[in-house]
Amino acid sequence: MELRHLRYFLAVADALNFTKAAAQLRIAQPALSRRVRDLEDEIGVDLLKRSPRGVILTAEGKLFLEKTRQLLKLADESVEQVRALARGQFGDLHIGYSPSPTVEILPPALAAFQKAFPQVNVLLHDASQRELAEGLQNGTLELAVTPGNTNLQIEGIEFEVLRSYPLAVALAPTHPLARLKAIPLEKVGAEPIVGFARKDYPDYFPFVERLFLPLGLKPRLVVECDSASSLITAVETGRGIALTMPVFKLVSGKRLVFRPIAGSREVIQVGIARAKNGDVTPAGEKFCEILRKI
Amino acid sequence: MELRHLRYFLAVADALNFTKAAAQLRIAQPALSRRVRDLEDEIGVDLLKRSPRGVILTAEGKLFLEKTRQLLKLADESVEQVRALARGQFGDLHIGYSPSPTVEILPPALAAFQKAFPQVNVLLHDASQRELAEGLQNGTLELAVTPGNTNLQIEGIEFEVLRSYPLAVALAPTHPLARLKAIPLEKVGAEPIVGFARKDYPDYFPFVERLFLPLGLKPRLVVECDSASSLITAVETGRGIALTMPVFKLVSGKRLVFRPIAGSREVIQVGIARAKNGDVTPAGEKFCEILRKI
DNA sequence: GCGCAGCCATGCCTTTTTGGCATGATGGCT
DNA sequence: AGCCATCATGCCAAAAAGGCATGGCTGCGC
Repeated sequence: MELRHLRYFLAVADALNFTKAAAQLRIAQPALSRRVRDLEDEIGVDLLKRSPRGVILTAEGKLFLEKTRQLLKLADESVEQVRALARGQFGDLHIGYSPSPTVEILPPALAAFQKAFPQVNVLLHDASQRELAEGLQNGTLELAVTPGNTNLQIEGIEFEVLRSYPLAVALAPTHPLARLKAIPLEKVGAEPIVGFARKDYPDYFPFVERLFLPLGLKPRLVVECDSASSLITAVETGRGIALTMPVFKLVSGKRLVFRPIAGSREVIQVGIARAKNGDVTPAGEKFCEILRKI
Repeated sequence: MELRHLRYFLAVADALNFTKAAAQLRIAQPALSRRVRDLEDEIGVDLLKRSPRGVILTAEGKLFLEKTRQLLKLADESVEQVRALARGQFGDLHIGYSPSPTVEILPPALAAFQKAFPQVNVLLHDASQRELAEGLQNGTLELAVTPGNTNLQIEGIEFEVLRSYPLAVALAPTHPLARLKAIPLEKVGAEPIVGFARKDYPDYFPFVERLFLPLGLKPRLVVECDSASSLITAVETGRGIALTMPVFKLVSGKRLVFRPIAGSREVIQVGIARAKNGDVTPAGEKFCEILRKI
C-alpha cells in the first residue's frame, strides 16, 4: 500500500465517480480504476460498490476513508513541520543565560525572536557559569548568553562577544569610597571583596586576581556568592565591595552604587557561548542573528 | 512521497547504516540509497548525515522519524481495523429490541456475542414496534429483536422467526377467571381487554381482532398501553385482561398469572426484523447466527 | 422496448519508477 | 600508507503505473 493509492481512493470517495476523480487527478480513468482495485485487493476488503451510475462507499470504505484522511493529513503535516524546523520556524530552543548581566540584551532579543518565530518554543534556563558550560557540552543547552572572556576560554566552548561593559566597583551607598567619582585600583585592592563562587563561576576569581597582578596586590576575597542577588545583598550589608559591571544597577536599584575604576580600561564581555562541535539548530542561528542586531 | 520511502527511511534510521538496512529490506544498498536521497530531495531537508562509518540522524531526521513511526503505525492499524470490520470483529452494532418479549433470548445472546466479538460496540435501543420499524427503515437500526408476525408484515421489513410462544391470557391473580386452568376464547372475548397502543404497536390490535373473527366477537379494547410495564400495571389493577405470552411472567413476577387459551394453537413469534434492503454488517450477521443458536 | 448516454472494466502498449550489479569515492583505523 | 567498511554513481533490467482504445452494463428518454 502506498500513499498514492490512498490519494486515489480519497479522490474517488470524494467524487463518488471514477471518471471525475480521474480528471481531477489528471490521470486516465482506467488507470485510476486499476489502482483502486489493487488497493481493495491488497487489503482484501471491498471499499466501494460500483454501479453504472457511479460508486458508493461500503461501511468498510467509510471507515477507511476516515483513516485515509487522517493519514494523508498527518503526512502533509509531518513534511511541513520538518521543513519549518529546517527553516528555524519550529521546534524547541534551549537557551541558558546569566540573568543579571544579560538584562539589557536578552529581554529585547526574546521579544523580537518570539515575534519573528512564534512557533519556536524558547526554553530559558538560568544557571551558573559552570552549569551553562556543562549544559552546552552535554547538549542540553544549544546556546548560552552569559559574561565570558575570549582569553579565559573553557575547553570546547566558543564565545562570541556581543557587548563590553567597563569594569566597575559596586558599593553600599554608605561606603566611604562611595564619595569618590572614580576609585583607584589600589583602594579597591585594600577592601574586602565579594565575588562569585569558585565552584560555580570558575572564571571569576582568576580574573580578579589577574587584575591586581600588575600592582603586586593579592585581593582579599571574603564572600563567595552563588548568584547576583546574593552578591548584591552581601555588598549592601557591608561585607565588602564587588567588581562587576554597571548593568547590575538595573537589578540592584538604589541598594548599590557603582563607580568606575580610575584609569582602568578593563571590561567584562557579555556574549553568546556555544559548544564548539555542538549542533546549533536553524532556530538557534536565527536567535544569534537577532542577538547581534541588538 | 510514498509509504515505501517512509519504510525505507525508517529502516535506515533504525539501523543507522544503509547496507544493513538494505539487507533487512531485501533490496540492494544502492537502490535504498537512492530512494532515501529522493525522499530528502522531495521534502528539501537533509534527514541523515552520511559518513563512511554509517549515518546519523539530523535534528530534522529525528522529528521526521517520529512522524514516520506514527504514520506507518496508523497505516497498519487502519488496514487492520478495516479488515476486522469486514470480519465482523469491529465496529458499532445498533440493535433495537422489545424488552419484555425478548428476556429469554437477548441477554444470553448478548453475553455470547460480547464474548466472541469483544471489539464490537453493541448499542441497544429499546423502543416500540413502530419506532423499531422506523429505525430499521432509516438505517439507524441494523437489526431488531421483537415480536413480529410473518403474516402481518410491515412494508420493507423482513422477519425471521426465532421462537414461538403460545398465546396466553394474563390476569390479575384475583380475577375470577384465574381459577380456570385454561380459558376458553369466548370468555376472553367477554372481558375488557388491555392491549398495546395502536400508535406504537400497529400490529397488535389487528392481531387481536383477527383472533376473535371466527367467533363473530368484537373484543372490547379498554386500555392502550405504550409498554409492557404499563400493560402489567393495568392488568394488575383490574382494568382488564391481556393477551400476551407466558414469558411476560419473567417480568411481571407474581403480579400477574398466565393461563393458556383452551384449545388454541395461536402463537406469538419473536424474531429478528431487518430492513429488506438495509445493510447488515458482518457483525450484524454474526449476531444473527448467535441468536439462532439460542 | 430500443437506442443512447454515462459509467466502470479490460487488453495492450508506452512511460515512469524502482531495483540490481559493478564500480567509484571517501574517510577513519591500523 | 594501505585497508576496510560505507555510501554514491552509472548503466541496464524489472516492475509499476499510465494512456488509449474498446467492451459491457444499466438506467433513462423517446
